[in-house]
Amino acid sequence: MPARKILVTAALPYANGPIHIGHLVEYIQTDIWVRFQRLRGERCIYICADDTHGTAITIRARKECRSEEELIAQVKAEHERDFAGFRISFDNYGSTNSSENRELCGEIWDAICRAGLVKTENVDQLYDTVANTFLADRFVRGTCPHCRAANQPGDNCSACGATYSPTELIDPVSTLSDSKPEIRSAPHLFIELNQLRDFLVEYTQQGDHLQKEIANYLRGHFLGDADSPEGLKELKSWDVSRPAPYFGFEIPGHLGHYWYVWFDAPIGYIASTKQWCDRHGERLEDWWKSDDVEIHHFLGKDITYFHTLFWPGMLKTAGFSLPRKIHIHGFLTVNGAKMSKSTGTFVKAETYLKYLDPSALRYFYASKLTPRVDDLDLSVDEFVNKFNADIVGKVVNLASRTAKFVEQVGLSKTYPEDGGLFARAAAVGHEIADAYQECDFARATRLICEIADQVNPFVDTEQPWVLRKDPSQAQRLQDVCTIALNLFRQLAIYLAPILPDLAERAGQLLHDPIVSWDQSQTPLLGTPVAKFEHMLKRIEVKDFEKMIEETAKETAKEIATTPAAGEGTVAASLPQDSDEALRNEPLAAECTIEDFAKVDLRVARIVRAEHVPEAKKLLKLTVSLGGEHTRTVFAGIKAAYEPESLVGRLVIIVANLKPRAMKFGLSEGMVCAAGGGGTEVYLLSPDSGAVPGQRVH
RNA sequence: GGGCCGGUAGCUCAGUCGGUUAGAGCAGGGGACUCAUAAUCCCUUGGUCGCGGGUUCGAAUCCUGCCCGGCCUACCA
Repeated sequence: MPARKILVTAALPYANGPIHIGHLVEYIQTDIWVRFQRLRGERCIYICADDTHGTAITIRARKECRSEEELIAQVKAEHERDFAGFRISFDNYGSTNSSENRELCGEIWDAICRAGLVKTENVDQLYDTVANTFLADRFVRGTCPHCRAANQPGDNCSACGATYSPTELIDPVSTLSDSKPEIRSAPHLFIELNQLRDFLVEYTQQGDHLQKEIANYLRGHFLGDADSPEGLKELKSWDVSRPAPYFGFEIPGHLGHYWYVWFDAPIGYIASTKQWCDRHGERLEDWWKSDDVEIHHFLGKDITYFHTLFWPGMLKTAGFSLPRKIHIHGFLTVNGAKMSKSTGTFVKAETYLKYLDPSALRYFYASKLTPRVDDLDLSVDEFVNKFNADIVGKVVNLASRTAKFVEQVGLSKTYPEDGGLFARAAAVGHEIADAYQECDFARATRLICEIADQVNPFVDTEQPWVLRKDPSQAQRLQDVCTIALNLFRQLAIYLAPILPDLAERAGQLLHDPIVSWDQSQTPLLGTPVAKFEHMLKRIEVKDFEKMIEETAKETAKEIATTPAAGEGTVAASLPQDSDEALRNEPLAAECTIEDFAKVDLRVARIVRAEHVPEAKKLLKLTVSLGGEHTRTVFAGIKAAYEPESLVGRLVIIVANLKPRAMKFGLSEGMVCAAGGGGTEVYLLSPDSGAVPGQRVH
């Protein structure tokens, strides 16, 4: 059977910030799939690039007093370094700011124009006359036109939930220059997506180009359903141009107008392929306009919309091949919570590599990834434990405990009787391959571990360390080790897409490089065995903790200088905080600094905490303001805190609150906490360094 | 409010086109071994399969109602 031709892309990371462990879910997932295809003998190329255009890049470059080109060149170098550190095996890593991309954008644009999909409309937008730029929604703040809440973002109000256009804001202020922007009208170019409606319905709803939940989502939210009460929906036209100044490509024939970053970003997939083709003497048409090629996109759920509607529409119109499959994954959470800068879980790739082995993260992600769109949680204990137990303890241990017994003699010449061990594991290979093929890496790792779980007992039963002491058992010793090492090699092959480093070392140990999946089906015989050296080290919780600590420090420093998040094309950049809390409890009426000064907030230490037998919600706290100054405070936090966990910690109390006689005694203050009540109570604490008695200003 | 996914041992999950006493890994307990990276092996504790109702000879598995969690949406793209 001739090899399949497969072109794989991962979403383009935005050139506005470093790669972090959230990004890596995607690049690792994709890399595993790509390496699997290559191991199977398919022709598979892995294409990516930096996404470099848009306002956010300009703003950061200005802030750092350098050109956009200089900024994106530096970020690209960093991205490539980080990806290499995690063994991401791109065949080409390009940039959307390339001549190839400009040319392809032009080609696709022409086709879209010829198809009669483009129209022009005037759009009112806020313009910052100081910074000399139009303002994207997130660079404007002002008063909500509906509820009059102050300091709201440009597109929707966090207090009342209303949505509006930035031009409706009362007293808008540019966050770039703090000046008052003016409304300017400019023509924008729109693509009438609705003309492609029939095609998009067919593409997204027929066949298996999309995961089922994604197809449902598109039907429910954009395409509509003839059978549903709401009926069919009309697709909105897409605003694809931005007036100058804008960092991007100027649209031919429209002086002063640029393609919106999301127009040229996916075309970057093709442009990056073009670079690869030029380097390898291939024709781009053979990869992007050929029915022989399977195109697979991997991306995060946040950019579903662009890749499943606009992008197929663009490709279709311009006569390019459509993606065979769009694989969409969820986000990363750490210890059950969204990644956060303040708690140090927003770990950069670079920081991770200082403390931990990339193999561990590759394996952990693999063990959690399924074909579904679910989020993936990285819990420290599970992460450390899984890698150590499965990979170091079970798989690598097989080589570690047998290789040295055959260092002198090598592997047996014929494969010994092993009770069917090798043959059974070879048969499972088909199932493992299916799992990889379907992106069910969790299933693949489970199957692999099941094999490993059978081999260590075999070694224990055969006791090579006993055989070694009896010269007459030399042949049996060599046979036992030959079996164990062959099973080890088989596992290393099955794991090779996930753990390329391990596969490489396994190849070196047995003097037979791992290059093909088929090698797992035949035992290796008669080769010398190299001196065994550690292939992977166990990882330690304390290293993980150090990494978190460093991340927390880094981000504390950065916060002052970090520009706002960009129009990124990657998953999981900043945590997307819901505005639910604000909606549940809208902001209070404005107060003056004098009003605030009436409230005396103090740092206090809880010195005693006890249950009040008859109280349903209250705990009785004794807090110290330093010296002999203690207070008794009844706090409604019983459902959320155990008294023992409170003793010793610092809290913030309202120290001048009029004492209140309660059923159980006098309460001489109030402990500050956030949350909606019940079990949702979060006590406030000062940063370390604060001492009891200090006032909060 | 709507949509999607999920709720199975302390934890992470498998099992679900209905069929014998519900499984694995990790963690816990006991023992063994000493070749191995405090690794490995054996034995073992542990579950009313979210809750209620229905279909059936038989339901973790099908239907239905409810509860809980996550994500996405809320007339934006």
